[in-house]
Amino acid sequence: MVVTRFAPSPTGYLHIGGLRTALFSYLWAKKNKGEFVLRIEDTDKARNSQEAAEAILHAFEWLGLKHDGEITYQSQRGEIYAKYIQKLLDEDKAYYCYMSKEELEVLRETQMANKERTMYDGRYRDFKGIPPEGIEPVVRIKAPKTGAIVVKDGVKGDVVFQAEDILDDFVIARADGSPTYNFVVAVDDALMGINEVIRGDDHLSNTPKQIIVYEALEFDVPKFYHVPMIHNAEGKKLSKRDGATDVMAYKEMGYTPEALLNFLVRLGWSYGDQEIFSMEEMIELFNPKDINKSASIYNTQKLEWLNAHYIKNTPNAELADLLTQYGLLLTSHDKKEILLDALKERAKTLVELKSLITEILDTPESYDEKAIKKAFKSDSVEILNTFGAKLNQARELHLPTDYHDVMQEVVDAMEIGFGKIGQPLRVALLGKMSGPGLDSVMAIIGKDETLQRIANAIAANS
RNA sequence: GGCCCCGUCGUCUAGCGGUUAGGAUCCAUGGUUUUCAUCCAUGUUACAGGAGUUCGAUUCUCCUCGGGGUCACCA
Repeated sequence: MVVTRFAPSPTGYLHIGGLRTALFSYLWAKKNKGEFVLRIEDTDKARNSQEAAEAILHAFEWLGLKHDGEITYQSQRGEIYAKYIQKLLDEDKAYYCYMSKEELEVLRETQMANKERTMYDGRYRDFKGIPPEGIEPVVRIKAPKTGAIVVKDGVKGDVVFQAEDILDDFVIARADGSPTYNFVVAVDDALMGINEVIRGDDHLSNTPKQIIVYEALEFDVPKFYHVPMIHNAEGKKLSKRDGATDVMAYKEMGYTPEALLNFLVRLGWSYGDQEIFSMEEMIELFNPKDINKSASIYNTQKLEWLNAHYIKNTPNAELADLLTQYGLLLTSHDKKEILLDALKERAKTLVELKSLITEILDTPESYDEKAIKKAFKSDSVEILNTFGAKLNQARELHLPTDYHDVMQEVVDAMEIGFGKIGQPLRVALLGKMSGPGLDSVMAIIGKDETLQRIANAIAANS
């Protein structure tokens, strides 16, 4: 069974880079009828917060990504790590190092002065003497000094590292006994049964160290997929400074989960020429072997297009429901079908859809000057008055076609073009030159409001 | 700086030795629409550079250049 995981450290909100690797992991697990588990890497007490962990969970909830099983919190697994550190100590695969931070600093500086690689020199590797007093030791793992460590990566291919280039006896437990990152990921991934690790390629350089831990503990090394970074417009790694990278900010901006997920799945991954993917299709079609090797720059134009696409194709009842999350109560509006049909093809975001709706529902308080100049001609008042009179005579006015028929009558009776009535009427109803079909607008606001807006416009502009 | 990864239209990408280098987005133009948007059609734009290998390289190899990542008692 394929078991994948998402393992954020709760130092802030969930950003889109993290979300994409989470999505990839989720899809791959679901495709294989496996499990997608969550682990919160909260061992750094100084930087982590409960709120951040909750924010991440909240984002997952909005997007509909469900994890399997219980959430693992590293902060609660101290005993497990201690046990495995002790095991390595007992087996002489790790040792106490009594070097002080000051000594380490001196070592580093001399190495830098000599233009050497900065690394621990292994001075306590085979230490058998009496430990210096007043020093709380760290635990270091005995890493190989030579030889190649090969990361068999499903995206990048085999990546070969030479031990002498990159390794030293790195710390696996700090002076206070707490374990370090490269040790705990390996232990947790192994113990949690994770056999396919999909993560950002910023972790690629760490992987040899984790492989050393896996091997020392005689755990099976999982399959790795290191997915390229998502870069910002400047081509740099996404950081908190890059504005709206918080996943929940996309909700506030009026993006739908479907659009965001569809956008992210196509960043670094593709399936031929297909652009639109439902969740079912993503699960069916996703395979990490098809992930790109190169980083992608994140650009929201396509997201907007996708979001517009999804809004257009969402049933009205569902849209009305979504809109309530943006403070627009439409569920009881008797013309909401006409309203949404007329407007959902014009909005790129739900926020935009909301404002398009209120623009129609609210009586205009002012009129665009250019529109008045262009649309309100000398005969406009007469035409509008004629139209108003016809409307008054009409009995049943419900659908857009009912209003259209009345407009048609006026056009025929006065022997004018459609634009002669359409333009001034549009300004009267909406205060500007653009907008949805007038018959729909009138059907939505009703006869009385239509007459009122015509009267307002005539009073204000004649 | 050491090590590692990457390099096709502005952006997201297809390509897996022989293609008029395809699609999407963006942009422009035309059509539809009383308007705007949608929609439809058309168009502009790319293989970083240089050596090889080969009958033939976007595709394979090497070098250069460019970009990114990583080098902690952070994760």
